[in-house]
Amino acid sequence: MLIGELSRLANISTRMLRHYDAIGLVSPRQRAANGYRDYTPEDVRRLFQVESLRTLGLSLQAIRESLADADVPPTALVDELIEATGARIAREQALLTRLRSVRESGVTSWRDVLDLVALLQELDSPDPSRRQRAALAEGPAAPLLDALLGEDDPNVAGALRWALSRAGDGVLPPLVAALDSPDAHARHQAIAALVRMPGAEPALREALRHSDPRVRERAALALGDHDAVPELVDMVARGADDVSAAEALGRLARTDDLADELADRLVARLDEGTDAVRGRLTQALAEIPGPAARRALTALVDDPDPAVSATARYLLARRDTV
Amino acid sequence: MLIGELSRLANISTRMLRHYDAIGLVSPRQRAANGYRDYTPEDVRRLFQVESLRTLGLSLQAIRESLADADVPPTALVDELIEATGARIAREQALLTRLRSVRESGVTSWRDVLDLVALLQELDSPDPSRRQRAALAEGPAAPLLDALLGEDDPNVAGALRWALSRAGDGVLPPLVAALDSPDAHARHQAIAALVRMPGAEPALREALRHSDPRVRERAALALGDHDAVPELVDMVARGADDVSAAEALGRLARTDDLADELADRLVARLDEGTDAVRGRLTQALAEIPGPAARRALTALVDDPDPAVSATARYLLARRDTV
DNA sequence: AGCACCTTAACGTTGCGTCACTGTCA
DNA sequence: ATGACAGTGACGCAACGTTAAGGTGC
Repeated sequence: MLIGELSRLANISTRMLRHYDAIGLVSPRQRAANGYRDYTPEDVRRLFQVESLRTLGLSLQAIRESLADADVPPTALVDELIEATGARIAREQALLTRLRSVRESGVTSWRDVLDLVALLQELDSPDPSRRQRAALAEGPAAPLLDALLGEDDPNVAGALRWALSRAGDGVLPPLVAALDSPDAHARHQAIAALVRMPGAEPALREALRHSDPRVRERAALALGDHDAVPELVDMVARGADDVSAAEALGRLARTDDLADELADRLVARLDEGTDAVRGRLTQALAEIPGPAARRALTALVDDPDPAVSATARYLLARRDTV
Repeated sequence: MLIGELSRLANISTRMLRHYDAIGLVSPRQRAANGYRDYTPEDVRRLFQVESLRTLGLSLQAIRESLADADVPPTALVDELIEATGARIAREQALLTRLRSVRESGVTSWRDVLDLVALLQELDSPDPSRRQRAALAEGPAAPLLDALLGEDDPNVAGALRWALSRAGDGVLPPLVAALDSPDAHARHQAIAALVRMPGAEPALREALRHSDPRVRERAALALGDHDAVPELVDMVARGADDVSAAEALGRLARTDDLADELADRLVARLDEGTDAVRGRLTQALAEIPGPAARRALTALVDDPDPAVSATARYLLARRDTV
């Protein structure tokens, strides 16, 4: 088979086929009398093997070595390629968020681009105090959000939240979108910022049904209204920020006149599990005024767990003195 | 400032500084008497501008042009860069999943790698019939899953699901993980495969609380048991596969003796919304035996919407004849 | 005299595209 | 003779690293 035919067959330029020959990667076994390269079926198979390995991102040199001695195992090289590819992707992702920041900032001159990039660099600085300063400088909101999602330092994150909260409600949609980030840390930073944003109430109500419990918890604590009740009760049972959840339920019971409903909901979880769960529910019942909670506490005095029983007794006594 | 000092200051190799000079990107304004490059503060600023733009992925040539005439707006170039970067990321992602397939298949020789890559190429083929054939050939499960998540052709997807379902329960964890994919199509392929997998019941029960309604729906229909009831009722109300959901509720009512509870749940949604919602709930009530559903249908005969009323009348009449 | 610094110039890298110039065959 | 092939050889690309051979200044 001549080089042109093979080129069309394999969709490789003749230039590359000659190159493969030159570097000894795929050399036709024979030459015709006129000096033309004559590829045998064997050579064609070899070429397709080479192309297969190229789809894995191997260099031509690595392919030659791999096909040369079959006893070098592919695992090490594959692991290396995976790592390198992952690193490249990470770099490209960072680049992409930068570029998007620039586009969304809507700058029109290269001067502005330079200023913005300088800001972005400060926000990416390894020095927290520089990041903090950059957060508090004025600028477009998009990079602030990106920076927040990856921020580890609590002080800097606080500054970024503050800056975002005064950036207007244009940041609400991307902030809500960040709740579904695959990165847990980003989700938690997003909800922490969202609870401080004006106008976020509908989004928080949505977030009550989020699959990430930490997101639900922050939303429930921030809302603190009737919609949040199921999650707040669940938090008490789970022991996730249960003290705050119990306080929120207590406030709700007093302000919205929901004491008996809330007490019933807490009581409904009592038969659920361990002593620890009943202990937390008992503490939460203490925050609820009204007869239903009192009855529940009275019943808990007979709880099999001595700690629960003692707590209930103490809380009842305190109730009577107040 | 001499070149070495600037190199340390800006963390750029002297080689690159000379290169910038050679291509006219950053040329020191002066030379010292001995011919040494002497960078002025102005030159240093220029250098930092260049480095800023490099962080956006601009080529040296593009930087030179951008800094040369300030009247070419950055938007077009930035958009171009965004697109190119996105394309590169997509390519790298595809490469990465390929590499991971190879690693997870645990092949030990380049021969096996070649066979596997050939299979992967078939699974990526633009020709559906080739993909179908590749799906039915035997091979490791991981690439089948990756192929399924991106598959558009329903026949090929069916073949892939069949192949996956006989691949053992090692595919369950990645399949469950795919339910949280940011790509909606991937999530739906994942749940469609999951409902056919042996041993997937716990995962399906989890999926009932998924944020994607289509995932919840498939899981609820596949489970068809008491846990699925809230979602099934919701599906009837929403009009999402409501006929199947109603049938599932009907089966459940007959087999698990839940007729009156299910009827009550459907009735509870009646005051919710539009005529269409009440119409679907009416149809669903027809699937439920027992007195509660009958009472509800009787009441619906007086529904303000004539279509709902007529349907209820018809269904009641049919009930009496059977 | 030694050492740190500077200069220009050139070659190698990777995976090709694109010339130029020449030869072969139906 | 024409036109479609084939051959070799070489340059260019982008962003550098490296090396060689030599000059400058303390």
